[in-house]
Amino acid sequence: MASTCTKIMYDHYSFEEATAYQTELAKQLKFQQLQNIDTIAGADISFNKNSDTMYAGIVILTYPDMVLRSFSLATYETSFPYKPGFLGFKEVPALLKVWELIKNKPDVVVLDGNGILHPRRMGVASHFGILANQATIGCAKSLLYGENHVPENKKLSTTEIISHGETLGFALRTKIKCATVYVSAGHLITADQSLEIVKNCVGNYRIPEPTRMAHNIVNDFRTGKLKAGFHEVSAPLTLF
DNA sequence: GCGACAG
DNA sequence: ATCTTGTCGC
Repeated sequence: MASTCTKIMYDHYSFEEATAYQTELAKQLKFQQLQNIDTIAGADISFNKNSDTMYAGIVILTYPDMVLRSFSLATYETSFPYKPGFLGFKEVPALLKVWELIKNKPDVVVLDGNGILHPRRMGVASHFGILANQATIGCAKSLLYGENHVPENKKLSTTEIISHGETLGFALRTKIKCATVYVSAGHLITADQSLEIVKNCVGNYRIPEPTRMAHNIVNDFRTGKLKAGFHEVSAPLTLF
């Protein structure tokens, strides 16, 4: 059958309702070892200033080779505002729409934002993971929550991000002399495995390949260089 | 009350 | 996130 997913509408949720919803979703989180990872995806959103049109994209790469194999693009309308702690309400609906276009789902998805490294353990990666019933990892570019610790200035060095004595994620130095990224489990994966996987996705840039490529394609999509739909990448394209 | 605050 | 030129460092 086609989509069985009722189009979720968060636009009219108050932050109070959104908070209660996150707390409920968090009860469904599950952390387990993920086996046989052959494909990994990167998901991201782009939009024009003062516009409700979201440009969503998901790229699928081979793992751990990081070869782009396919990507899907779709737009989605939402008026939900950005507010720290509630990113999922703005981005997840759009991401679920592009997700449905993918024929062969990837083994794990890396999202641009946090997983359980969040005040209610419900960052955008965990939120998407629960609704899509998909293994996810959060990889944020700045810290939202937790005690920050700075890893030494060596590639792939890490520190734990702790909150009330509990390790919720890691700061990861993906590139020397560059700001760290923050990795945390989203859903259906463990914290340690999330870190290991993201480390394996680091190329010559600060942002790990999955989300870096996703960011590039959604921007090309927004600026009209790419069209909506599911795209297979035939030739070992080296673009991006 | 004050400061912090993913994208 | 987006808007933007030059500029400092490796």
